[in-house]
Order: sequence, then structure tokens, then C-alpha cells
Amino acid sequence: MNIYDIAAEANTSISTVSRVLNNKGNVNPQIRKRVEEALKKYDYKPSAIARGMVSKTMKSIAILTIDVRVTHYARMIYVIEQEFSNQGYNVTVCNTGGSIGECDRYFKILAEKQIDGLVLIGSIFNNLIHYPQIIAQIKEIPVVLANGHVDSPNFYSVLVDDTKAIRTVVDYLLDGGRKNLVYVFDLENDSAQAKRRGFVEGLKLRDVPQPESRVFTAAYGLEGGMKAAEEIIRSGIPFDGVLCGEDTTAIGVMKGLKKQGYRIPEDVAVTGCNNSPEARICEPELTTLDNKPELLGGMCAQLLRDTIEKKGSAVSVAIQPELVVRQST
Amino acid sequence: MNIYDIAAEANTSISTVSRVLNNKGNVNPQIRKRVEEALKKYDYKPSAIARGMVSKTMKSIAILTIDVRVTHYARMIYVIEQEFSNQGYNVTVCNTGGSIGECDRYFKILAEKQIDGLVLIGSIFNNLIHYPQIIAQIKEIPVVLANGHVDSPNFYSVLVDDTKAIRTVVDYLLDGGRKNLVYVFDLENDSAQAKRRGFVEGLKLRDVPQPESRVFTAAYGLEGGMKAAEEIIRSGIPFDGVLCGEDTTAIGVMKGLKKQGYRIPEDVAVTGCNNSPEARICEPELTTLDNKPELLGGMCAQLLRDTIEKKGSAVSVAIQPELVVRQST
DNA sequence: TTGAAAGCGCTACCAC
DNA sequence: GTGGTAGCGCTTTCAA
Repeated sequence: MNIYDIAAEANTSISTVSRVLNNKGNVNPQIRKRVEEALKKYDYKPSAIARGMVSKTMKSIAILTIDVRVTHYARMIYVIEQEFSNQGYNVTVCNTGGSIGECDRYFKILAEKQIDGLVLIGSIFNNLIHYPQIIAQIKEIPVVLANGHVDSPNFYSVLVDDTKAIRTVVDYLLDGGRKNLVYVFDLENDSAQAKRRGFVEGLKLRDVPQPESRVFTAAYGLEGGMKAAEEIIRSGIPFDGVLCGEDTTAIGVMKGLKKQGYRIPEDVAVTGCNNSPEARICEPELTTLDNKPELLGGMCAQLLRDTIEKKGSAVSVAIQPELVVRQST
Repeated sequence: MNIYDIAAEANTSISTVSRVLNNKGNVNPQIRKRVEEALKKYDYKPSAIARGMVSKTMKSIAILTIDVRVTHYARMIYVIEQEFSNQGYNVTVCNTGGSIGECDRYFKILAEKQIDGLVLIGSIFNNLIHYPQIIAQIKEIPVVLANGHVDSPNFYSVLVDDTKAIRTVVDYLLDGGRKNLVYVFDLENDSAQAKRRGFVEGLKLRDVPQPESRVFTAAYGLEGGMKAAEEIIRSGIPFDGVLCGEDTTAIGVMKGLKKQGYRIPEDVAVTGCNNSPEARICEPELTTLDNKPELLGGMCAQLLRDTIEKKGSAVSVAIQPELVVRQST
């Protein structure tokens, strides 16, 4: 069932059927009615592919992310998908697992499909800057990085001020009377580095000597956090506050500390990052940073849409996370 | 940069270029080499849209789900996406919010894009059976339901035996010495109904009188669970075991009970469903049912692929959830 | 082994 | 207002 069949049924030309379909140009009401009846009679659906052939777009965008199962990413994906689907776009989701090879594979296929735009979620994609030939594959496509930056003409950014956010936590804990803070650094990406930097800078601003020596490296997650707690204790360093780069790790740290008889928050304050659902489920409930993934997702969507539709793009503002104080501090 | 440009550069015809591109038919090695050089020189990318025009497929499928942010769904989406992207397909994700109108909108646009297949995640989509005109929109497209069933020629199912699973929990608790079980029913979809049925059947099989009177209705989530705990206590019914349809609600129930001085598991056993990450984070850690979303997603992907590629489709087997015993029982 | 040509189903232009 | 027609960039068939 194509446009020719409809034209035949309605006893007119495909041009006129096209006009009716797209509400473009004037059509004699009688003919319009005949066409609409034919459309309904055959339950006609125009081929988006044929349309795309002419218009050079299938009205679809793609989101690349390390892993949809990470709630923090899923929250952004949700917002972006809703925003674009409201505009008639479809959203393709790609799990790259953080592998540059996977990224390359996806870029190739997405470029062939002439996707209208791309959102890359996670600062891991900053690494792309070292692979110009991979970037070259999508040089025609506007790309927005969520909390990342790549210096390339078609790449745009929405940033989260992770450094400042962690500085805020440092101040909050020191102002609350804690004396000896330590930091658990649990991921290697640029965002994690920025957080770590925030910790070090925050301590420096408060004249704490040798802040670097107060950073512990751990594996991400519950187990990683528990191990980190052990290590901190074992190090012999005095501590009454533990800042973590991720909620899950922070929860592990709390578990580990409690197991060793520390009371939270009486003996030690613990903070996380991401304001995940888990932060409300652990005991005590976790003080954490809300880095506003919905806002971030919304701004990425907005920026990408403006770029695709060639409106002057929005001014680039960094998102400021907010401290959510709960019982762990 | 299209196939004509390449043909011109390589001094041959587009037919030959096409043969080289698709590795079909024999090509003189010399010409092949010229073509390959031209391909590389111009960094040529075939247009998937033009290809789709001829082949009637863009090699893409779509997943409809209530909400990607639900971890349980995200886990299935991940597996399905990986499976299909390995086969060169792209995966479009659609958040319907459980609204039939949204579903209709997505179906229309996906049908126009001639998507190759559809996975519907969540038993909420069982409701589609009441909307034949919506189903009609995708009558050409193979559809797989994850834990759902719709009686229509192009619809296929992979089921989870929720009823049996909850019966297992009932037996486990009774065998463990618990005497008075109650059930917290927190969602309205078919899967939730099946679980509730499992509870009632389970008690009947053990000759417990009036099992229906032991079912409490609650709102989903932490707050819902806490309220449910209050209600159970207020009802005056004796109880030493609470089964819940969802982990998050179960965690709320535990919180509520603990607040009223009940010890878990000493005074009351609590169980959830889904084996979510949260079940390992709450205290005590939650005994729950692992309903194997990865397996379910994998089987859906397999079934859909077989159907799309018209291989004899796999036998329909129901997935059996497994009890994960932790400290809450 | 190669190339010419006919489509795929649409949109957009132009002539009437 | 309307309809004919030229593409869009491929794949596939058929003849050479």
C-alpha cells in the first residue's frame, strides 16, 4: 500500500495525496475528502524510509552510554527520550561499555543511518579526543556531551561542576566540627578526577596540610567501599569524615565501618554522590550530592535540539550539584 | 559522496561498486582494488536509508517499556540491546509510562519506520488485547512480550512463573517455622496479580483457612511499605512473616516494622521480589526472588531474532524465579 | 565479469 | 488547484 494506490483509489495524482498527507498547499475540499477516505480505507502509513530518502533525515537521535543499567544514566536517558519523542524523534540507545572500539562501531552504523544527533553520557567519552579518526566518522552530526568536553567543531557540552560540589561538602563537614576528612576515589574517569580535585582544593583552602595524603583509592561498589573502610582504619590516619565519589561506594564504606564498631554519624560522617535511591535505603540514610541528572539530561536535549534545528544554541552553563543532608553526617 | 562518485573515481559502474561493498558476486581483483581505494579515499559511507528503501528494513528494533529508570527493566533492555547490536541492529527505546495513548503514538511512528521487531517489557502491555485497532497498526511486525501475553498472530511471549515463585516462598517460610504469613499487594498489573494468587494458593495448599483475608493492599515503594506495616499491625492479625510483591515495598515494610520495635528476622520474616541492588543495601539484607531479568531479556531477544529471520522459533518455556535467602528471614 | 536500467515510495519543482 | 516528472542512493535483474 503506497502513495500510488491511494492516488488511484481517490482518482487523483500522488502530488495531491502528498499535499493532503503533509497539509501543504491548497487542495480542493472534495478531492481532499476522497483522499482522506482512501487513506482511512486502506489504513495507509507513509514510508518514513522513502521520506528519509528525500529529506535526508529519519528524525532519530542516539544516546551512547556506558551502561543503561546505571540508574544515574537511566535517569538522563529517560528525560532525553521524553523530550525528543515529544518532537517526533525516536531515540536509539547504545551501551558501549566504555570501550572505544564499541564506540567506533556504533558511530559507523549511526552515521550510515544518518542519525540527526548524538548524546554521549559520561565523562569517559572525553577520551575520544585522542581518536580523531573515530570522531571523523561523525563530523557531520551534532554531538552533545553530558558532563564531558571534546574540542571539536560539532561537539557541544553541558557540564556539572563536580569540583565545586565536593568543595562544598568539605566545607560543610569542617564547619560541622569534623576535623580529619579522608576521600575515597573509586573511579578513573574525568568526573571522578574532578571530584577528587575538589576534595584536595577544599582542604587546601582550609589550610589542611598534605591533603593528597588523605585520598584513598578503592574499587567502585559495595565491596570496594568495605575494603576502603578497612584500609582507612589500617592506615592509622585519624579520621572522622569520609567523602566518597559514588553513593554505592559510600554505602560500602558505612557497612565496613559499622562492622568495625564505628558509629555513624557519631564517630564518623560519611557522604556519597549522586543522590541515588540507595542513599535512602541504607542505614543511616546517606548524606549525598544531588547532581541533578534530570536537569542535565534536559539541558542536553535542549542544546541538541537547538543545534539540529539550527537555532542559536543555548548559553553553556555548568550545573551546580546540591547537598542533600541525611543521617550519615 | 555517493555510490556514483565512487564508481566515477574507480572508473567503473555503480553495480560493481555495490558488489564490492556487499561482497556479492565476482569482481576483477584490479577493479576491486581501485574501488576499495576510492572508498577509503573519500571515506565513503553507504546510505542505510537508501538501502532500506530497497530492502524494506533499516535493521532496527524497538523496546517499549513503562520507564527505563526502573532497574529491573533496564537490566532487560541492556541484554536485548547487546544481543541485537551484535547482529548489526539498532535498538530504539520508548518510555510509554504505561499509557495506552503513548503506546499508540509509538506504534504508529515505529510502523512508519518499518521497524523489524518489537519487545514490550512489562505485563501492563497485556492490556493491549482490549485495543484491536492499536494492535492493528503493527500487524506486520513481530512482537515479543516479556512476561506478558496477548492473543494475536504476530505476538509471542516469554513468561515468568510468578505464581509458582511466590508459592515457593510461602513453603519456605512455613517450613522454616513461621506460622502466620501476610501478603502486601502493591501493584495492579498482571504480574502482581499472579504473585498474589501464588500467596493465596500457597496457603490453601497448606490448609491455612481464609488466605484472602491475609492480603493487604499498599502503594508501591518505600512510603507505601511503611504504611503497609502500620496497617498490618493495626489490623490486630497475628503475623510473623510478610511477603511483598516488590523489593522496594518490602524494604519499606521492614523500616516500618523496625520503627515499631519488631526485630527482623527474629520477630518477623520479610521477603521481597526482584533481587534488586537495594535488597543488598537495606538492613537486614532482604530475602528476595531472583526473577532473572537478564535471562528473560536474552530469551526475548532470541525469540524475536528467530522470528524476524524466520527460523523456527524457540519453544516457549516459562522462567522459574529462584529464592535468594538473606538475613531478613 | 561487467554495466545499463528498473525500481523502492516519497517530496518538490514546474508547467498547466 | 492539479498532475507530471525528476530525483534521493541504493540493490537487483538482465543482457552483453
